[in-house]
Amino acid sequence: MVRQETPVFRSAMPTTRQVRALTWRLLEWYDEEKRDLPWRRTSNPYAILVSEAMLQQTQVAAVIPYYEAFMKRFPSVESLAAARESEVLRMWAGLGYYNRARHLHAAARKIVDEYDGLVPARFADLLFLPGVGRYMAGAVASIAFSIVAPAVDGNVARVLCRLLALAENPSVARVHAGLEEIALRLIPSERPGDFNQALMELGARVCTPARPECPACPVRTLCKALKTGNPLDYPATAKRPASESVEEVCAAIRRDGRYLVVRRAGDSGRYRKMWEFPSVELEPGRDPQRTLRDYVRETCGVAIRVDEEWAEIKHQVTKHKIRKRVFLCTAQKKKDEGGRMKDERRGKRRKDMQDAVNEEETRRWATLDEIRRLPLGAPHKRILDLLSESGDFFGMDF
DNA sequence: AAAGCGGGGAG
DNA sequence: CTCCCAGCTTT
Repeated sequence: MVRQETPVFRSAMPTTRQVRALTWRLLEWYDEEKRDLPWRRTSNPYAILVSEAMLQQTQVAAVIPYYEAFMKRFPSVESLAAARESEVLRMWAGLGYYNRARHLHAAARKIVDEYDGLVPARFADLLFLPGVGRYMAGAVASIAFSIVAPAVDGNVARVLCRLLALAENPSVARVHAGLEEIALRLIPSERPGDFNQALMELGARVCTPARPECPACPVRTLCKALKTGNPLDYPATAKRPASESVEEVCAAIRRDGRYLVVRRAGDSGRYRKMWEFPSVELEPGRDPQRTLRDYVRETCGVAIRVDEEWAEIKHQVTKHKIRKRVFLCTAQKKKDEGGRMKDERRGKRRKDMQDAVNEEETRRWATLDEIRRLPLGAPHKRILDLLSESGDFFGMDF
């Protein structure tokens, strides 16, 4: 925690007396009001690491069921380290930002290899784990190991900027560093983890971005932003670049009651090593059906007939506005259809026995139930749900 | 429908 | 520093 002091907020630094009042009131409020969350019932550092990885960019309500299932499946660092990446992705599927899962998996392996299976207890060591930055290192150090370290996430940054009436943008590196310094000064040595969580809880439940409930705030009398009369002016926010429209076409290809799903490459880009219905970006002016047919033939070696445009999925991620048109397709039967059927049956028996993904596998004819158990990104999960809803109807064709 | 939020890593 | 990852809530 040794850092050069940045002069950014020196004038904003609260006095010792203010600090004491703040920590005391905040902790008292937290003891009274804190939510009963699964990861607050444990002191297991691994469980806290998992919860913090999931909570990045994701809200508590969405995390809870994933956390429970993940901890049941991987109850220890060793069990996570021993797992296949595809299994880890599968447990994460639907939570989004899948790099977090890959990093957490890599972190578990590093903890087993280099730290004897024990989550390192020092801020600097935590920082060396994949997927662990200053925020997560501070959160785990303070919550799991009672170390006085700042954990400045979006909630905490907003709370501090309002308390001290700092009209700065916390995403600017120097501003963020200044906020960490202030946070460090506020943390009481007795309960660092609870204090950090109290700041986050306040940001999540009272000092919210658009409609803060100032009258219910335990530290309102110390809040400089409230004194100005315009708490919403703090912190300053940056303008976001306009979002970009992306057109995609996607093929739901049926054959003998199964659908073709493909696994994306593992080297770069989004949704690495995850499964999807064959999908490709549609360049402006190109014919969707032809694009799809060519794409599937070239990448999967499967000849298809495009039957009908069937659904439209709208998916917004960060600055991309994706419109995905889903086409129902039929695989053209090959001449050796009989032999193929037999192969398919053999494949089915094998997969029913064990559901694991072969690391080499890049495509599969799978039933909807099988697909449900593969790691799928959010848009393809929605397509799967739509196909399942229509299952009875399409069943007529098989 | 649009805007807002937002950690960590790579380069 | 800037850009990328690939998703939810709030308004």
